[in-house]
Amino acid sequence: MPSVESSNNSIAVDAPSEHDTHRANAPIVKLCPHSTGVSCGSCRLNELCLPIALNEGEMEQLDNIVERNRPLKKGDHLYRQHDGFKSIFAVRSGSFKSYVLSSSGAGRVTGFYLPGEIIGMDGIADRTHANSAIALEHASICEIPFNQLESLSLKLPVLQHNFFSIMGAEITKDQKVHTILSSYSAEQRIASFLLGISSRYARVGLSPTRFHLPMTRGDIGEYLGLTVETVSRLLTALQKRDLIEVDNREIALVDKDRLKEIVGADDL
Amino acid sequence: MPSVESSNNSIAVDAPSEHDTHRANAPIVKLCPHSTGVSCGSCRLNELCLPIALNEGEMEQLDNIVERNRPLKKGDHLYRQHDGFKSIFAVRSGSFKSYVLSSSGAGRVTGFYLPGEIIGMDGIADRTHANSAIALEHASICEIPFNQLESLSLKLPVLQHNFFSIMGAEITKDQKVHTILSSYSAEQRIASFLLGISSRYARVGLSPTRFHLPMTRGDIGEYLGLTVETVSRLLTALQKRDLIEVDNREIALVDKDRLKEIVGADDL
DNA sequence: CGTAGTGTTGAATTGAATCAAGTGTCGTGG
DNA sequence: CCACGACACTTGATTCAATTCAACACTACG
Repeated sequence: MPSVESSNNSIAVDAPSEHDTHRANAPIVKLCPHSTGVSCGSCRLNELCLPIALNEGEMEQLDNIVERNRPLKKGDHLYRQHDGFKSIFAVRSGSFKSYVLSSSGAGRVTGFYLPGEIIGMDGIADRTHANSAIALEHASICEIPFNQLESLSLKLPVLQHNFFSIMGAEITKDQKVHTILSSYSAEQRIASFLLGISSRYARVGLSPTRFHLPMTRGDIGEYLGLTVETVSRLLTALQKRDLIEVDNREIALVDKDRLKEIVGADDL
Repeated sequence: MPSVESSNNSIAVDAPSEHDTHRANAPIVKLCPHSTGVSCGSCRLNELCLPIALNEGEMEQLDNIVERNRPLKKGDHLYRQHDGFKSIFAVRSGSFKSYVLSSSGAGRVTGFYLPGEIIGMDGIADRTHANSAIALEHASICEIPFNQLESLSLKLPVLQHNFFSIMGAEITKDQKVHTILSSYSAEQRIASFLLGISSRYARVGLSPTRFHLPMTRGDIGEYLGLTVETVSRLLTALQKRDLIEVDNREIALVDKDRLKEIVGADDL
């Protein structure tokens, strides 16, 4: 059984029980990021996830409905387009992409999901997933059955508030992407994408200037509405101008300020 | 009373004494769609809006927090980018567009909102509106203060459920737009746009085959990531092929099936 | 009834796609 | 542990869809 080695950007490589090892009952043994035995209270992402600002008792109630499933391998599906919707998922480690397959062959990537982010909200409205979601690398998730989340949200105002905020953030993010796709040049899209990934890694405590891209150039292209060739060319071009360094999927943002200039200002 | 006409962000600016100026007293008289005296119970859109499946008592509680403001004129702002977020709004009549102004001049349209639809969710996440919203024509709205909606949602499970669904639908819709912008040709975008407007009008009981576009070609272009010229050309081209009829902003969908073929299948 | 905004149409230009031909990298099984 | 095959990525030449530039027509409303 693989430990962690295959997962490059491994995030919580250890996660020594953040604040106090609390949780009387919970016999937390393994703290491997892919472990299934972690509780929300001991998860180092709990300040970025659904449990923000929950007190101990509330967090325990949330814990009770969260299912910590076996890790997924690269290429495993979390759910598929048209599947019945049952749960949303918090990414604990690894990463995912969501995509739709257009009847006319080629699929299009609709999103990437990194640790601390919530995936699966595309099924809430009509109880059927509008996308498929697939692991880009070895990954682990927390499954939160939606019906139970709704019930618990009625009892815990903070939880309801958090989930409204999380959905609101998804809406705001999607609208920003709309702007990017409808008005940015290929170069602006790539610069914006890199900056976005950077700040999402920063959010979970990873380096905002050196990171590993879990997705292929093709995935990036589909997401940004560009071809693989264009993505490749532009990464090379940005490197030649000393804005970034590219070593396969290892990226270093050398000159963030100039990247932001390319994007043109008020980007994330 | 005078002040408002200069357009600008009127609405909430005055808002007669917060909640219950109406209610209890409210002698619902006019049923004109622009009237402010309508209650959710008597609104012809209530089966498409927040109150779906609420019983009478519940609907009355919702009614109590809804503020029915004076109508807006074409060009009036409902809210502006960076405004503090206070409420979401249900469009009762007329239509709106939301947009952002890129620092580099040109704004980009992020959405259109027709009767029965909810606008303003872009402010939920960080309590600041990410977009501006402006009336495209004479319009009236129901303002729903978000804090009160949250409180009431804790008491009314159906209301909480409805609002989760509405936000989920917004997410799903935005992701579909993502696919359109990242992979459709200009022609496919226009066809998809027309079909989308068509079914949104159908939803509120209007003709899905003959309708009036409340937005300019420029708005459509910004929304779809195309130029005015391209929008104009393609509408003309679709007309020449007898797929649609165009008379300025009056549109007739003559051959919906072939329009769907253009889009390529599984579109809305 | 004039003018500013909206819409149309044509010709020239161009950014990104497509087509094509590679090289590089990784995981698997022999 | 190496070799093989499948993907992933890069780079160049060419094409094309949509933009840009430009000029003009419509219409609507103060």
